[in-house]
Formats: sequence, C-alpha cells, structure tokens
Amino acid sequence: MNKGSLDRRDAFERKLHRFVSTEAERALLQSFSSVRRRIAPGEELASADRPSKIAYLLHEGWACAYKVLPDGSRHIIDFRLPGDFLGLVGILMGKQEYDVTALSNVVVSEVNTSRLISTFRESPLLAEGILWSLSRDIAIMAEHLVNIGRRDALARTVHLLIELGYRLNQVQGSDPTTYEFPITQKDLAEALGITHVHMNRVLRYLRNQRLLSFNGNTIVLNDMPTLMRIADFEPGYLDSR
Amino acid sequence: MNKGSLDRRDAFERKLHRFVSTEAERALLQSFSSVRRRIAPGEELASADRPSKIAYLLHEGWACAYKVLPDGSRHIIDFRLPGDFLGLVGILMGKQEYDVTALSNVVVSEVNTSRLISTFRESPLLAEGILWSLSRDIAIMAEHLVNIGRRDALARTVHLLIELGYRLNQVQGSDPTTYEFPITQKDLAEALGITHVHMNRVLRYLRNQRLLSFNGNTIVLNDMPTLMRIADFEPGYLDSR
DNA sequence: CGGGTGCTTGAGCTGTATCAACGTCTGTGG
DNA sequence: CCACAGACGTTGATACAGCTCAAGCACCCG
Repeated sequence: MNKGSLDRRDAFERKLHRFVSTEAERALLQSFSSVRRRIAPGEELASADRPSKIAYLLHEGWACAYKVLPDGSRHIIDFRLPGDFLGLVGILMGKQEYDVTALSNVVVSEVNTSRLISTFRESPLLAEGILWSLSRDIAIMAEHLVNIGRRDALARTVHLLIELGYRLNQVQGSDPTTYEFPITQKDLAEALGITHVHMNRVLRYLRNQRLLSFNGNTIVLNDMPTLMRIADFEPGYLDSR
Repeated sequence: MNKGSLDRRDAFERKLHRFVSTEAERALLQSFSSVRRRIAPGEELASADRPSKIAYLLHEGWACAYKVLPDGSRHIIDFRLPGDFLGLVGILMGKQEYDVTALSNVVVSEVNTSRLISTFRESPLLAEGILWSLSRDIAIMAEHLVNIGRRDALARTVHLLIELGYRLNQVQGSDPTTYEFPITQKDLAEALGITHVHMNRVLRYLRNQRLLSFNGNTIVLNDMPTLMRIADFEPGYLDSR
C-alpha cells in the first residue's frame, strides 16, 4: 500500500475538501473532529428508542444503519464508511427510526445540533458541503433502491461490493479493487435483501469464476470489467471524478 | 371535503411552518413559490442526461423520480407529492443520476442554487428547515429500502399506499384514508420492485378482501387497522405528530 | 476440549416472474 | 358515428430464483 501524503488527511476533510476556501473554514472543518472516541464492534451509536441529541462523524472503521422488524428480521439500510455522518437524520428530525451500530473497531467524533447550526451561520460554503453530503447519501440510497428493486442477487451483490470499493477509495485513496472487509456474509445478505444461505452461494459462484477472492479479511475484486458489466455499475452517483 | 383555512395554505409552507418565526422568514419562504409553472403529465422536470442548474418545488399534483436501466426496465425511486423538492440532489451535486417526471398535471416553482444558498445566509432557521426536509427524504427512502428488502409484495404494496395517504394528509390536511390516485398499476409495480401482472393480483386480492377500493381515480383504504397490521406500518419516519 | 460464530451444502418448496391472451375504456380520425 | 389504436387492467399456465429447513464443517477463543 503506497501511502501518499493525501492518505494522512482525515477522511471527512478529504471528503469535504472542495468546500473549504479560507483558513477559518479549514479550522472549522477540523473542529468537527477534535474530540474523538473509540468504539468496539457491536456497540450502538444511535437508536430508534431514544430521542437523538448527538450524531457522529465516522473517522475509522465500518458501521451500519439498520432497522429491525417485528418478526426479528433485520434490514441494513447502509454501510457507513470513514467520512460519513452517523445519525445525522436523528438530530435533524429529533428522532430516527433506525439504529446505527459499529461493525468493526471504530473512531468517531461527536456532532451536536448547535455546532451544526453555528457552522451554517459561519460558513455558507461549508453549509453547502454538508448539504452536498446529505445529497450524496440520498443518491446512494436511490441507487440501493434500484439495486434491490430491479437486479437479481448476483448483480446486486457485485454492485454493492464495487460501490464499497469506490467509496473507500474516495475517502482513503486506497485501491478500489482491494479493501478490508470486516463484515459477515449475513450482514451482506441483510443489506441486499436476500438470505445468508443464498448470499453464500452467490459469493461462492463469484469466487469459482475467479471474479473476486478473499484473503483473510481482505476482499479483492479481480476482474473489474466483468464485474462492472454484471452489475451494470456506473459510478456517477458517488460523485467521483 | 371540509376545507378549513389551513387547507388554503401552500403545501410547502405548511410543510415547513415549524421553521418560520419572523415575518421576514415567512416572506422568504413564500418567495420560493412566487414564479409558478404548469406542467403536463409525462413532462420531464430533471434528467440524468444534462447537468442540473435548477430544481423545483412541487405545489400541486404528483411526480416521480426514477431510473431507467440498460435493459429498458424502470425503477421508481419515489413518488413526489406537493411540498416536496424535485431534483434538489441535482443542483447540490451538480448532476443527478435519475430522472424526474410529472405523473399528473402539476404546478411547480423554480429553485436555483444561489437562491438556496442565500437562504442559508439570511435565515439559519429556514436552513434548518431545508436540512430537515432532506433528512425526511432520507428517512422515507430508508423505509422504502426496508420495504422492498424485507416485505413480500402484499405488505410492500399496503405500506406504500398507507404512506402516500399520510404524506398527503400532512401537506393538504386531507383524509389519510382517501386520496386521488393518479398513477397506474404499472407505476406502482415499478416503485415496489414487482411486475405489473403481480401488482394486479395483489390489488385484486386487497379489493376482494374489502381492505381497499377504487372509485374512479380515488383510492379508499377501508380497513386501516388491518392494513396497518399487514404492512407493519409505523408512521414515525414521516415525522407526523 | 467444548461451545459459539460464521461458512457451506443439499433437498424440497413457494412467491413471483414470464409468456401469452383477452377485455375494456377512451380518444381520434375518417 | 363508427372503426380503430393504444393504454390499461385482467387472467391463466408454466417456469424458476431464491427461500426454508436441516445438517455438518471449520475455526477461534476461553
């Protein structure tokens, strides 16, 4: 892994760098991340049960937003990666009807409503950046809706795996075809709306075809052209350039 | 239909009334809707093909956001109702990877980026309102993901139909169990990720069970308690009070 | 070494898709 | 005013992707 100077920059700062023009704005942006906290896998960061007063900014590791249905089944709404907000909907609406949990070891910083609002006053540019970030989440969710609504299990799976690689690349400068994969097949299945049994068969097929492989906890997408064709993947919605 | 004084208020103003405290803010809010335009069904309001410079505010009628896949199939991401923004993601990200089209006769007003940004400067409260509106869209899309990902065709259908009634009620003060339904079974199917043939069978079942009925273009949800049980519907995500 | 968690595999079943017609209504042009 | 086209809704027969149930395996950790 070639770690250039960019790689040292914080994920959130890298994500929003386009919305920083002055030194004051840079400082403001960095102030978001000042107080950091370490969280273990499985720990809850936001819950539908209690009114939300604080959200988080995810700096390292993976989290997920999910909803549990009355029959006990769970649907993962989105995997949250470094640079993403966690529970922002909760503080903007005063409540959030789904939960957010750490999937790996995670580093977060807290964001409260008043800090967010004061940012709006102090820097319209950064305000635009936060709006941009919300819009991007909407674009991602729209793509997920299309993914689950229209594609079969194979295409769905591949689409998500490519997306995760791209998103990590944008924020960490890493190789989009190779990344740490800290989640189980069951988690994946719950994000894609299929059973873990079927998820297993789909992944086995992809490995048999040498389209991807796993080395320990690292996933490698071996044949991107073919994978992108299978999934009909167009990165535009991630706002990559 | 009992039209109280509230019903005369514009959908957008009604939706954001919590974020208005001063007269200046009220004026600012109303200025969003000043220049209105009438659009016919089927007309395109935003497209993935061209960079977006303007978004719209929907005042009357229904629209939908959708994406067309290479194989020609279409997935409807969301039905947009009065008070909703159309194509906001487009102007915030500079592009939008899906299209927005009017489903009925529609009245819109234009929103451009600079107007939006200047609002942020002039009124932090209204800025919060716009953030709230985006958050609500995210909450709705999250629920749709759960809907398509975890529920069968019957529950999915009922969930969406109840949701639309609630959303219209919030913004028009109408009866949530009875509303104008300007879309086809095919549209519904494309929003729910099932075929129009199966959509037809599901709707016939619901009519046979007298759980809902259609009078011309009006849908009537006859047995809300049963319907809400079928769909496992919880209105919290719509921020209804 | 035992128990938990995640992965894998098989056999049979079912919800929904697909394919193919036909019915019905509405608007339109001859 | 009728004929026709096109859009929408309806129905039946058949196929299959993915689900369910059930069991066994591999690894890790206490």
